[in-house]
Amino acid sequence: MQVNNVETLFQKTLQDSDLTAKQQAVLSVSLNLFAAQGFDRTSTSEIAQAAGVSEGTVFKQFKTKDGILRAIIDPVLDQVIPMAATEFMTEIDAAKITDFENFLSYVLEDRMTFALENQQQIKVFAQEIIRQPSLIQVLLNKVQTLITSKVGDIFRNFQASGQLVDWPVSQIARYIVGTIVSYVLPQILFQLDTNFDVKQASHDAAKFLARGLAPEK
Amino acid sequence: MQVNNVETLFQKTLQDSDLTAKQQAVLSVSLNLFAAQGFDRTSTSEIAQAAGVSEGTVFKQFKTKDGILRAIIDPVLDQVIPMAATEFMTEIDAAKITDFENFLSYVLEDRMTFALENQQQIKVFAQEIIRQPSLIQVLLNKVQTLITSKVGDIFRNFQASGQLVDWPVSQIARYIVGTIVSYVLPQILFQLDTNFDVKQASHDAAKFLARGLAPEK
Amino acid sequence: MQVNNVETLFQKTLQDSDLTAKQQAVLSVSLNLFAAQGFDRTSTSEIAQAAGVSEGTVFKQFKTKDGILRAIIDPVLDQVIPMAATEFMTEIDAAKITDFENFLSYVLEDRMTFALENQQQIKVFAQEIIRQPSLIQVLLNKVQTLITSKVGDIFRNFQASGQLVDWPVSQIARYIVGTIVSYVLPQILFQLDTNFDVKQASHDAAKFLARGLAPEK
Amino acid sequence: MQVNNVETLFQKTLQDSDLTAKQQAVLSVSLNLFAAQGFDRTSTSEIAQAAGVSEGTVFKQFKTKDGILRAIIDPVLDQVIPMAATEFMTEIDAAKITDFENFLSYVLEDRMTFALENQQQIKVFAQEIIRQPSLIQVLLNKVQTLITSKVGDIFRNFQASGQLVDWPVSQIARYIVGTIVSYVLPQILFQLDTNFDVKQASHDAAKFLARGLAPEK
DNA sequence: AATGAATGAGTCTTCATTCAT
DNA sequence: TATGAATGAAGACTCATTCAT
Repeated sequence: MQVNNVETLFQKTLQDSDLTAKQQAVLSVSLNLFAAQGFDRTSTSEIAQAAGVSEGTVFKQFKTKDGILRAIIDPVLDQVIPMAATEFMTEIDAAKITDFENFLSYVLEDRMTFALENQQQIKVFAQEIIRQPSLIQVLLNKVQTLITSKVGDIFRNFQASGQLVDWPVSQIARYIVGTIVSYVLPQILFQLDTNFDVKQASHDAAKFLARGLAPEK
Repeated sequence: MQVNNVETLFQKTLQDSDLTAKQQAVLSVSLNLFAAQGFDRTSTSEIAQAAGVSEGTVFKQFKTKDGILRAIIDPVLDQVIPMAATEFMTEIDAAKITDFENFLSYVLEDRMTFALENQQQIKVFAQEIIRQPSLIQVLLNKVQTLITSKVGDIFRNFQASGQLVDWPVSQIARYIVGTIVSYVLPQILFQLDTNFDVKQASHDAAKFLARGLAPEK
Repeated sequence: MQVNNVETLFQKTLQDSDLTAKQQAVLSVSLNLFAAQGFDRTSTSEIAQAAGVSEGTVFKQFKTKDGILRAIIDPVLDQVIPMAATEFMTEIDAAKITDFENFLSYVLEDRMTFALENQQQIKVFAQEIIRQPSLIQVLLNKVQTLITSKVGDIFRNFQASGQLVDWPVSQIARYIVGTIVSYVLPQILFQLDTNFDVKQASHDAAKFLARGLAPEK
Repeated sequence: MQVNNVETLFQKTLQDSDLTAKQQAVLSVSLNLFAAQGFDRTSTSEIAQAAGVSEGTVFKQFKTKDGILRAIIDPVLDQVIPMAATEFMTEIDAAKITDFENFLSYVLEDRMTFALENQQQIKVFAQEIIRQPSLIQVLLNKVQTLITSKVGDIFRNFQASGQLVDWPVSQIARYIVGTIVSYVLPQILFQLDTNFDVKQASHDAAKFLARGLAPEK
């Protein structure tokens, strides 16, 4: 079972861009600082110093401090998410998993890994959402059309095969996402377990969800 | 079934304090501004203006901008949370609910209501946690001793009566909390449904949880 | 030989005034704080707190912060100095000291004691002079007319009796004052010797001055 | 007889530093303003305006208002004083003055000139000492080791040649310094004589001191 | 492209002063 | 007379941004 490695995706974004080494340093350092201490608590001079460049250089490429933030978030929105989503859906299709609990286990592990490997970007993203809730709409819009029909189909398949309760898609998705979040969020915010067992966790959670979402007798 | 009304608790905190009307206005306005646009994005002059007082007045009582934040958060930590927890536990005891799904339904409605009624404070609290994750430890320490044993007892009772699966307390709690969050967080961050049906939601969620947490056959 | 005790003079000033106990506390505390940390570095709220009165009370009597300063300095200018000068001159007259070195010894001890006993007021005064050099003119004008003729007479007597060199009064006075200052200033600024022997010092200094100011052979 | 010209030393400090023209203007203007109206009475916006720079520029280099003060005082402590002391001692050695009164005359003129040419810095320094008396200890520690032995040797030579009374070095030094101060301090605080005759003054003072410090018959 | 000195609007904070009680 | 809450002008300092080199 192959799992998305999105750690590479940020670096891939860096490499794909025609940014100089210094500009990449600026972006990379900004990601870490924004994640660690928040956008507002990070000054551009701090970024310059940490990146080992002059203050002018920080603005040469990204124009404004907000430009840096967008340079971090936009790829997530524009490329990472859709790409991941497509990849993800394709993989699911390819896997042709017919057992619902196995399906869940696969999905949970994949998404937990994704989240844990992109902690920094997610943290920055989360902070930004608090400030600008409309972001989540943008995100949803991008993923929704892509996923909805697909997910709907998948759910309907499992419902047809008598493995999934006949609730609205949104409700079922809510419980699944909520369960993922309940594992991942604490890990991201505070490093509780440094060696968090994704496999075990996704297995446990899949079992719980499969039963909670089983059709009523 | 009586539900905690904690909207009153912030105002009660205000009234209990010997703050003047203007100081209360400062605190009240700060709560809203911090929740709406974040601590760092709210200037003290903005607070002063919104509260209809001079900028000096803001600092007369609270000394620093951080002092205002503490004046909002500390009561939550020191009084509201423990008090709510105690009340909550007492009510559960009094209710003597023997059916697990009914128990869940009760708990979910109570906590969802609590969260929704204190959106502002929770939002400020959440933002502060991102900045200072140690806060959650403080919170947990305060609630833990109070709840742990009690919750453990309750879970063990349901396990003894064959209504609850034999998983670790922390895991069971994780799924319950995760489910609550999956309903409440979107509501708090973005006002999706202005008329969110707590009763329906807690009923649905209770059914889902009760089945997911039922003992294995 | 009786020496001026001007420590009492400040308190006498306090008592002579029809200030309430609280107002006296304000003045007294201000003197100490101004001397210790400077006028500009002392806030009126600090004074209020140290005096154990409300902030309003500080202004009730003295109107402004500068008013407090004047209430400390003016008496020195208006009463203490002239009074001391008069007393001093009278004493000198009464003492009828014919030996120049004895005269110097007497004068030095008297003035050193005066200075040491009024360290606080002198320190405040000194600080204020830096800020407002015209003050020294005011002081000089007040003392000059009073002293000049008298001192001139005395010096001329000692010159006539062949004990004092025939230099201008201002020059002779300069050396005497300079010598006093060389002993007293270090004591006031930094408490070098906590037990400074005024008697010994004035005796030594008198010997030095008497010889330095002896007529040329 | 060549006399230290220390007016140049502040400017030399400026030139030695790699400060931009604007930063030098800030320092130069600050020196004058601090001297004229005191550190606490000088606002950073006032400095910026007088230096013809923005307020940000003032802080870019010196970080804090206190940083400006240190940039003015530290060179005096770290370089000017020791350098001057060394130069001074070397000159004295080179001069090989055997007559005590001539020696005093030389020393007095040199030091008076030094003081008068650095009025501003001395005034700032003096104000700072009132606020932070420990500064004088720092100063003394720096000069002491350098001078003590040397001065002690010189005094002992004059004592051996029967031109200097057998008093403790500290006492002799006190009278000399006191006499210098009696001439210089009034000049610095209030510009009494704009055309003050250093040569005449040092000559007069040397005569006075030489006699006052002559050995007892 | 990179630098870093310079900018100035904006931020938090202090403080002398006032005034209703 | 005394209080202390309230004021608002002014202060030190920060920081995103610009521009000449």
